[in-house]
Amino acid sequence: MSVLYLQSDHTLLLDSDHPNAEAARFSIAPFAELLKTPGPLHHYQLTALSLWNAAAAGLSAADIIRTLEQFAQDMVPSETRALIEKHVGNYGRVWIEDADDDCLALCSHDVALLHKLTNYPTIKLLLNQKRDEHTWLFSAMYRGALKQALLELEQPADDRAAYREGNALAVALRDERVHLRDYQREAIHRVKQSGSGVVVLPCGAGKTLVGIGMIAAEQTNTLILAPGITSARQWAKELVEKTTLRDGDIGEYSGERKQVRPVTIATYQMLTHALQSVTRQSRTRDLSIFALNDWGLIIYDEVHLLPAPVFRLAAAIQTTKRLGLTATLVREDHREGDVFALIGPTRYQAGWKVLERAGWIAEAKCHEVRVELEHDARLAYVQARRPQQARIAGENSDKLPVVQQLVEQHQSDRVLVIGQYLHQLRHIADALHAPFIFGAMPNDERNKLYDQFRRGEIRLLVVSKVANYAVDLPDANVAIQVSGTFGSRQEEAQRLGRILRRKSNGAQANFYSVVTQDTVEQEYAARRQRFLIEQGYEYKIMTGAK
DNA sequence: TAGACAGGAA
DNA sequence: TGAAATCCTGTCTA
Repeated sequence: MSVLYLQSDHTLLLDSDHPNAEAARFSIAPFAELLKTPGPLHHYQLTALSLWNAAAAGLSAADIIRTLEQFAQDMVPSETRALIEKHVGNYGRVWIEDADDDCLALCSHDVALLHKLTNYPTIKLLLNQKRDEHTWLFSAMYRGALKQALLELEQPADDRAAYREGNALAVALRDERVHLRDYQREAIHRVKQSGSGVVVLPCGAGKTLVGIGMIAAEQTNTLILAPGITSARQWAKELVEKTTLRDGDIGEYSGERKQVRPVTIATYQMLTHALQSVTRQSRTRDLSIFALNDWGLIIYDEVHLLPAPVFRLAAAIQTTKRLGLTATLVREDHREGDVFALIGPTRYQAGWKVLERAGWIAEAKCHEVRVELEHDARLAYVQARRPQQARIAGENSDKLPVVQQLVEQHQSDRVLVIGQYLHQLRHIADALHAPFIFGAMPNDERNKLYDQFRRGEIRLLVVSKVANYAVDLPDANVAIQVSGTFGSRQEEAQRLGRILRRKSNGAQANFYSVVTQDTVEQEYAARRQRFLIEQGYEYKIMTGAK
């Protein structure tokens, strides 16, 4: 019995019960994406993007085929072999390099291919003139747009053009306080080598430190783009703590403050807003955040949240070195290709389970608790349409006793109950006599509760979707999810991340996802779990006792 | 001048 | 899919 089966439709079936499952999963992760997990056989798919990332990381088609054959103990079907060779071969078949003045060159050894590509209207539009049969010149300002257009045609370019040096900045890590872990060092090294790219690390594994290390490695003025203001302040705090930079060197560019300093942290919102108000007078001020300083490095924090309009900005600033940080590169809006083209390929990715075994993040057990839908609700359920069905299943009141039981089981733990619907959460909070935190609650009130939780005076908090964004939410070691967004892998990963920070006593973390049996919710739950299963987490199925 | 709050956007 | 959370701007009050 082998651990991997190769289908002629390029699907890979991985037997998760096989003793070799973990090794196989680890080996195929760099080039295959988990599609679904209907049972013990996990379906993986080879996608163009996953293969390009592998190619950018230096894997050859032969490497990939060898890995597949090793685990499948069988030949790779010829169609699959062709697919792998095609996509891996496509990466870098055309590349971008420096030409003269403000021009860059699009190059290829493959004359016929270059001819074909340069005749596509979307490409032709961006090009300037033909220098020779291997080289076309184009204006540097189209560097990003050209890469996007090439990616659309499944011919991602290897961008070898040089980056600008920004203003120099003397900055060092405070060695007495900071010790970079091996994987952080390696991630920084790889991005520095290529000048741009994405680093994928689990929550709690120290992504911010990778960013800070990168600034110290580049010694240049840096613009950090953060998804929200809390996250922006978190960056500022850590920069002061961990580097030789002082308060006055760090600026915040948000709705509240418009500071531009050697290291500046701006919110995504600020940039999107600047883009939309092009007609307004404030335009010059806002848009020039990039011009106000000679940035040598741009860090995109939580690159999976990058709003669509910011991609347009990102396309325009391709000469600046850049680092994307995220825990899950998956976007449910299918813009992974833009991240690849405009921020860069994934340069470093650490498996969650690998870090867990090394002791860098807490050991976590995942459970899916299935609850029945009582008769009346079931009637309403079958009559409802899809969106309402999800809500009925999500708000199933029989989840309450299950939650109560779980909370009782974890008397000595710090527990977060996380959910989507405010009514349901308020009800649960009342029944458990626990404080309930949601969007409308003022910040100082939230902080008070967070502090009490941190100090151990409260051991149970019920939180709404604020938990998805709030960086200042304290760590817990048990999370109970009672409802969630339609199949969002990203959200599931984020929520598990809440309990992954390494515990001083090495305590185990528990994640419970409470779902209503035989409803769309169970289906959504399965989709949500894909990313984490890909990372090697197993969901133990339990049945909620009535 | 700072904070609170409403309204808009995506 | 719809619900909920975010941040930004502008206006009002003290």
